[in-house]
Amino acid sequence: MTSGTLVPVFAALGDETRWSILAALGEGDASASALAGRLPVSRQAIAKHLAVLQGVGLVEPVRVGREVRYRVIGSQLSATARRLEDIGAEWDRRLAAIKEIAEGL
Amino acid sequence: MTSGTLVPVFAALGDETRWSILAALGEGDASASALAGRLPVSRQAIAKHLAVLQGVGLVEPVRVGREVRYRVIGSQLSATARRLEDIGAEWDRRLAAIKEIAEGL
DNA sequence: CCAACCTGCAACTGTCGAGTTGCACTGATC
DNA sequence: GATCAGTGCAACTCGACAGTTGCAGGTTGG
Repeated sequence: MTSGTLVPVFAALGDETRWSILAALGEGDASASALAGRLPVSRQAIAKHLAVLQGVGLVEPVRVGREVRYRVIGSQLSATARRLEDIGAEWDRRLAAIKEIAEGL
Repeated sequence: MTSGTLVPVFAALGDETRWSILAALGEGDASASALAGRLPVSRQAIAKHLAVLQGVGLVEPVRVGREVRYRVIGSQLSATARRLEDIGAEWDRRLAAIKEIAEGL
């Protein structure tokens, strides 16, 4: 899903800090404040990144008492990978066809 | 290849205009000037985008007489997709493990 | 040789996004 | 109920990047 919006996902993944956040979340759900303790950026910066990640469906908020923990959605990553693979395959196919035409077949 | 630099590839793919360029190149190799005729941006803007795409190995320059045509490298796209898929799978695996721990197994 | 075309470099503008600080609000704890 | 930790909102700075225009350098064709 999030089908019409592939590019924003890549834009979200095109930032080192967000990968750091994803990596940190990979070791277990965590709140923005908790992440701020581990990463060299402020809590608000992380909150913004989490909003972006949530916007493209890579992350999901979970309320636990008064804090909001975030969880990585691995399936979204896999889905994006699959779609990218499809595009790559389509490209190879089309380029092969063009090459044949160019060679006069 | 281009192994240590996954993030810049995503950053490059996080731009609509660059996808337009890639799509246009998908119909056959073309020069920056030729692309400028098809897309609603100036030739220099396209030249910069092509430089970015070349920098991350998604595109390859080919000199034809006095012009420089660019060609899409589909394999780079596929390779990126595969690495993303690996990461997604790794994530799913780790998250499953964490879930088991959290459930007291 | 001259003209036309394509490329490349440089300077400039404008916008978007990353990051910061400060403050107000809410919920849990004693 | 007062306090404290956590979140959320808003304004601000700053740097990177998309896009533009202008001009210089090369290469091909007449």
